[in-house]
Amino acid sequence: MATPTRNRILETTAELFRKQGYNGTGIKQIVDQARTPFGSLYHHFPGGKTQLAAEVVRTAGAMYALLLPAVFDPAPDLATGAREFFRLAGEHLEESNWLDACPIATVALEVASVNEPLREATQDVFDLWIAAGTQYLSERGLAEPVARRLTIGMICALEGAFILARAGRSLEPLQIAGDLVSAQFAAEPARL
Amino acid sequence: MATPTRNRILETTAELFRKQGYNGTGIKQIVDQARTPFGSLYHHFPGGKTQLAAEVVRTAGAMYALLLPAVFDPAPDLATGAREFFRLAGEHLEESNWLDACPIATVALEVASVNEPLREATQDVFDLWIAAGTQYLSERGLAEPVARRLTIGMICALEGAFILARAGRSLEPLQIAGDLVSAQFAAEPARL
DNA sequence: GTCTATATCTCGATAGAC
DNA sequence: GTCTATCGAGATATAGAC
Repeated sequence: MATPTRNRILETTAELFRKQGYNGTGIKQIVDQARTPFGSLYHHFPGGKTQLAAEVVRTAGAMYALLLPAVFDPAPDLATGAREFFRLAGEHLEESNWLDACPIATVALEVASVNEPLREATQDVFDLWIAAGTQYLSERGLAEPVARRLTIGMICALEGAFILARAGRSLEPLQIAGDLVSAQFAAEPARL
Repeated sequence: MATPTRNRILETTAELFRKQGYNGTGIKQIVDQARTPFGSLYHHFPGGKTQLAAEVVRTAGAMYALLLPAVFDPAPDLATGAREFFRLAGEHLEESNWLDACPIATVALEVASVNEPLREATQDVFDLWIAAGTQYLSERGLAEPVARRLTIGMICALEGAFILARAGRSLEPLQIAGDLVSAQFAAEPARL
């Protein structure tokens, strides 16, 4: 069930995960920032921190899957859409004081080798993004294997650029990665 | 000073950071795995966990900076070197049971917005890698601005591919990212 | 320099009143 | 469903014997 309290816990946790990851975020900090009594968290998430984290990863992942079509739709061609995607990501990152990058990357690296249920949640999100991107680019005229390659390449370049940008407080990695991906799109002939 | 005990602590901590990051690694776990008494850690690192982490980040970063020339030197051309770089990274990652990817990426994301001294340490490492890669590629015949662009693009693609590969237990992201970067190298004409 | 014991704090989680 | 009090275990860090 989606009560207001439950949603507030999910949103607050997602925000804290983007900023400081899974291990860096305590249950106490979550309930404090969500202005929620302690017991409510365990009422809504009986599985504790692991269940809460898995739900946060999946819901945040589903939200962010909508960004690709939202940015690419108005673009005249895919190369322009790709460049715009990285530009907007950088703009948002800088405005958030180098805080708001990928909702699941930090968690994904933290848990990949030590928490199997959470690792699967992050894998499912990446698979969702790849499937959604592949379908979208296919519908815009790319052959399906090419669409898949470009989607994965774009996600890799974006995730890596986020790391360097946050560490160095600089937009340069996002600009360069955006150019690199955009060039790949420009080099692929549309099927239509 | 570089005593054996001190080095063992540094190496063990680096290993644990690659596997589970900064917040996921406890002091107790470090001294247990390094077979070192508890007090020795605070004798060699009076600044505690933060000082130890900063030293681990910088020394591991300096070690990994040597990998690029080691892989690119035997390659007949830069595009081949880039492809080989990603191939070897993937081979090592899979052999380590999806554990051994980037020595500082997890830490970099964890601390970027919450621990300024450590954030600066990760920034310094990325800057070192960029400077070393730019110089190497310049010496192999690329114009310096091009060398810098390609170095940053390669690091971004590699870091992002590591995230997807570890989360999905798959080499596909590394293969695709390697192809993408290699194509960029092939597209740049050497200056010599 | 090495090692043990321990202080202090915060963690995730539970119990139970309301 | 909401909220408080508290548990036991773990964390980082310190004190001091050797």
